[in-house]
Amino acid sequence: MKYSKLFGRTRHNPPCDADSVNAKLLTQAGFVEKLAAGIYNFLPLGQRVLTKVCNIIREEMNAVEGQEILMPSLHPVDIWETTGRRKTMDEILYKTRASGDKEFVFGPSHEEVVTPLVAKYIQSYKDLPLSVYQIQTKFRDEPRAKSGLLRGREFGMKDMYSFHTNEEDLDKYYETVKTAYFNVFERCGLKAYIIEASGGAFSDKFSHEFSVETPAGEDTIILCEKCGTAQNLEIAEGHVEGLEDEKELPMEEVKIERGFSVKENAKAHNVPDAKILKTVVYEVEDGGLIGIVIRGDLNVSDVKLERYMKKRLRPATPEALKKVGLVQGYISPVNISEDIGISFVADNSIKGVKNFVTGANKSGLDLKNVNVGTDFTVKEFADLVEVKTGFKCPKCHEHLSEIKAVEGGNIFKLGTKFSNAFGMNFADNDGKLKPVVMGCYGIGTTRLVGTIVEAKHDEKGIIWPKSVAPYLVHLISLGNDENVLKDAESLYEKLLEEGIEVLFDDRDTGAGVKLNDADLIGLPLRVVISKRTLESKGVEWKERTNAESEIVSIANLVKKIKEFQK
RNA sequence: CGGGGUGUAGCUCAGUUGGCUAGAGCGCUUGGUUUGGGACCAAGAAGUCGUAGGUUCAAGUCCUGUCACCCCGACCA
Repeated sequence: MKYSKLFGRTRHNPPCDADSVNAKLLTQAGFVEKLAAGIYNFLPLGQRVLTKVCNIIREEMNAVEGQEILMPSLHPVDIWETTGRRKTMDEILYKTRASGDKEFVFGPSHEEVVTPLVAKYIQSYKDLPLSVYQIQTKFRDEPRAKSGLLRGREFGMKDMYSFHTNEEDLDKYYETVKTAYFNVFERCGLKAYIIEASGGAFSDKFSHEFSVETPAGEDTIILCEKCGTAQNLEIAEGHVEGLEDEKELPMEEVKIERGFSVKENAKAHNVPDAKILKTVVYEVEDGGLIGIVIRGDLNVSDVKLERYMKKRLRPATPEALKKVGLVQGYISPVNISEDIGISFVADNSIKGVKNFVTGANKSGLDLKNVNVGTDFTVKEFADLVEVKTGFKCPKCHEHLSEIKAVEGGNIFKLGTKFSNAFGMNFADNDGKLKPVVMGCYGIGTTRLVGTIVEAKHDEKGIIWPKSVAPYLVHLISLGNDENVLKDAESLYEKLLEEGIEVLFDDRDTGAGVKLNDADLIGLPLRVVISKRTLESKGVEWKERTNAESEIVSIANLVKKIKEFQK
């Protein structure tokens, strides 16, 4: 492709409304152009990358017996009523009314379409297992589209659905797909970690997320570098070291003027944060209060707590606290009667500390040498702590660290939820009718393009992995010397004949512009031909990932490129 | 959905207490000089000042509605 003919060009400034690195670089380099928040045009360069990403996914899905199909985007609303998701997903559903006042939904996902579709063709256990997938556009009215291609309202997605006679067969297939997913991310040049999905209080526990490490990621992953265990921060488990053991002392009251925060409290009593007994109070959705007792230097994980309670919670308002006679800043589980409508649960971390300092439920009055079991009791101990760097891996006891990541894909064991909703049954070999067991597997294709840019760039521009680069070679002619122009042209023709993907910057413009554009666009290999290189009968060879360049003779160039391509 | 911010040329942005024919840089067109890290000279094209209404002798500028975009929060199968 000649750059002078390419639709979409680089620009000097990134757009003013681009926040994320991927939006900035992809727009500035001429890969995409925003139409509206979370809605993007893909220009030729961007489309070539997307196509390559999709083809990698296709190869990997085909390799696990997935069969590609294409389902519609426009869904009659009744199938969404059937599963109840017309209501539960209402906020993100784009809806439209057709003639005759018929309502349609723009598909945010395709369980509602694929289940009745497949049900028409499945009668017997002999028809199973089956796996179908599509690469198609999804629509979700995100409350807040942002981060360029990472969170769109219209976006590309590969969604695969598998159908099985029983759970065991699903489990087996699920593991196969995991491997295929790791292959996809690796081939796109990304490091992915599989983690148990965090979800909320009611999440399906049979699902996993593939998190891709990038500094700009929205998610925090707790990682054990030794054994490779990756966990979502919200539900991560880890061991925290207890404090040095000491003898339990008798509890004492201390009159004190202090601030409300743990830090101020610890300072006032001249003890480390960890010796403060912190009590966080939540309101439970169906009424009542629950107090979580935890070490002062640690935080409660809201998601872990909701999972433990199996109820939705929100932090208690000051009014709710006042109503039951609790004094904000001085709350503790000591000497509190459950009759006021509060119960206490303790995080395991408090077992490792003796002689806590805590409030006395009166303003200006604290207690010291408070010990669990002696001075107060809790209903139960639980793991409710938000894990952070310094905790130890639950598997191998190495120190855990945090990394930032973007969710690149996720996989679910759906079980028979959708089969039951649509009556998708099969006759098993015992002659009995049974519901089909389903799994589903998604990868955001357009998001993956954005993620690659987030993970692979420097201050000058994008650094495309060879596997997804729009072209392999960026050929540049410098100067307007006749011989240079002639040789550049014939070199371009030669590379095309050899089947090498090449972008030829044939513009009559300054060297700085061309070289900077090459860095911005980020093709894996830059080949410069100029008067200077011709003097040594060659071209300059520079890989985007390398700072150094070398002169390669024109005679050897094709051979060397073909080796580079591998 | 709550709080905050911004809409002026293709892009990035100026535009004073309301005042004449609305500006700059980049980009674009034409001619010339340049040609290894975003060159230079000359000439030129390009804007319904987001949109609707209002105040005023006069509105890019003030007021109200509305739309879009961005940020923080809520939310995120």
